[in-house]
Amino acid sequence: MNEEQTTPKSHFIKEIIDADLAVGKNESRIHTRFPPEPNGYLHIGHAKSIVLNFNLAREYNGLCNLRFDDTNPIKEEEEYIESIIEDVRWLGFDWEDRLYYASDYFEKLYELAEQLVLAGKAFVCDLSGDEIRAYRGTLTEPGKDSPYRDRPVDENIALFRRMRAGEFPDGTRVLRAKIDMAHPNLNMRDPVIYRILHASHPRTGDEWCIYPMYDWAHGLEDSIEKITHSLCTLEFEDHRPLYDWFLIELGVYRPRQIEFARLNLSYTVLSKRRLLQLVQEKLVSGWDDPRMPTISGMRRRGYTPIAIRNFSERVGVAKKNNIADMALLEYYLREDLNKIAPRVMAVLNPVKLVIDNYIEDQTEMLTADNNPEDESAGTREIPFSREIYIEREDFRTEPHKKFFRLYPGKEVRLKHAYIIKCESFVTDDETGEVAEIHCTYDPESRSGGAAADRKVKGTLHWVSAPHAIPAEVRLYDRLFQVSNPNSVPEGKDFKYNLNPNSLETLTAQVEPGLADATSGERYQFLRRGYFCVDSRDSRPGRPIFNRTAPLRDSWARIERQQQKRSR
RNA sequence: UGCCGGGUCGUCUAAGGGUAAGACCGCGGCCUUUGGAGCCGUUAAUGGUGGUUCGAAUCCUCCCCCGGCAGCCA
Repeated sequence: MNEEQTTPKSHFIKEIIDADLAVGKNESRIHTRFPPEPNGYLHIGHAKSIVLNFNLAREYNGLCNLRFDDTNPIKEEEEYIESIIEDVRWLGFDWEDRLYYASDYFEKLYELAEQLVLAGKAFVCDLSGDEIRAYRGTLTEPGKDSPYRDRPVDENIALFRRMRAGEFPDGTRVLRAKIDMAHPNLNMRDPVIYRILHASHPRTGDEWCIYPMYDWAHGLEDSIEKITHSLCTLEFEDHRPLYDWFLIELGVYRPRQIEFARLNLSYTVLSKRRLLQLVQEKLVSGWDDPRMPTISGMRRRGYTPIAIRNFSERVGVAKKNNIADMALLEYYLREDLNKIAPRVMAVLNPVKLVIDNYIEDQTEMLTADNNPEDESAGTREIPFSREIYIEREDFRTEPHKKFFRLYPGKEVRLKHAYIIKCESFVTDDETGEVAEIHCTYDPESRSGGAAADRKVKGTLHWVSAPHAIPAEVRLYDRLFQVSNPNSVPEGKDFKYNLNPNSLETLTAQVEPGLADATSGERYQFLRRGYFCVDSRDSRPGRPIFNRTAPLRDSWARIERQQQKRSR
């Protein structure tokens, strides 16, 4: 794995681990786990947890398991399992032979449940779902005991076995722990630990018709795997007493649960429920839509594992609810891409430019460096000719001050080529738009040549018109137009904040070498941004590019400020 | 207001009784054959009270604000 850019910082979880180590807990082992439920695709929020768990294991010379918490067959699918495995691997982590499934432990979990029943600490309850809710009490009032709470042990065991045997329909009975219906923590009010679900499980098929609840399963999974530190998010804080209760009652190995704040990211949503909604309502093209904050979406967008890892480390680990700034993610993205992305020229909004004093039909091959940040990236040859395309926005008929690109009478450098001077331009009679720009060039000014160091203020990218190839370019922008999409006016939901301009498709003219760009390749389009060959729709000879991120644009900033001032 | 957990620059995270620090963002400058990158500089914070102390973000009091919890979801 590549070295991380940021110095690993300390945080409260490391302090807990250090303290545990200091007193010799767990024979000085450190063993963590990443325990996703396969009911959706992984997103950047999961990345934070993955990075945390795997890095902790690495830093402390320990282990980290990948474990699927597949205890609810109704929501879980094989497709999700596969995508999760792919994503964790892509992020750069290795669980070696420790890929586990909660469903592998179903038999063991069942035995332990019988043990709890036999100990008189669990009972079969015949109350309906509604009744259980009613008996539970409220946040401020205690609940009351189920009428089945004092069922004798042998009756409980018999009933529980019959539940497993499939004698009862869904929802008719549950197994519950016998704790305290007046407990101030609602999780301790005789929580359900098994429910009847005649559903086919992606891995165990129809072998089971009762399935363990999270609280029962999770701690036991951790215990079975001898996890030392079980990291989870803040909403499980209230579950810790129950986590501990089960393990203590059973007398089994007890890992330590530690809760930290989940990641939130500005300008997007990070909840599987909402992401699923975007997918199902076709507001995006799928889980891997490049606008999605899913790992697969970001991969397709052109993000790198290093960028995601560095970001995940940088946001830190604490217990405060937070919304991390998308700008920080993009900072690490650009930092990585700047180092590794080959530079190429692509004109997104082309306008034709004719160099009147250049020999007609001549093609000249020019040498261009592939990455000024990395000499080892080498050079390539690009064709130059009398007619080229430049960006429409790089030309103004009437520039305002500070515009140092092309306008009548003005000289600019064509990157890797010559200095040209604008002599005139032609407008389209119909639209009034500039149709063609006429220039002359200085033959002495070729890059690398004798008079090449002549100073001109602006440098433009370009492509030779006869050699350029057209390419579809997808300009992606943030999915939501407000920093916190969950804050909405009365009666609206988060979709109200969707950015209607999050995707703009156009046809660019790109340098010929890009014709055979292959899936997943990342480039910097000079002066425009970072782009990635789309892994789904791109075809050899007809490349499609996704904009990963625009370059930082100080010119855009100047323009914004001037507009503000003139208002 | 039953229980649990949180409040430090715009954002995220440090400082663990001794000068409130760093990163991102923003702003200004230098540099530049990418208005990119890089370099330099800079703005900006301890929720409020009262107390302990030579000294409080840190310890104590009271208050305020925010989040989570009443699935046979995880």
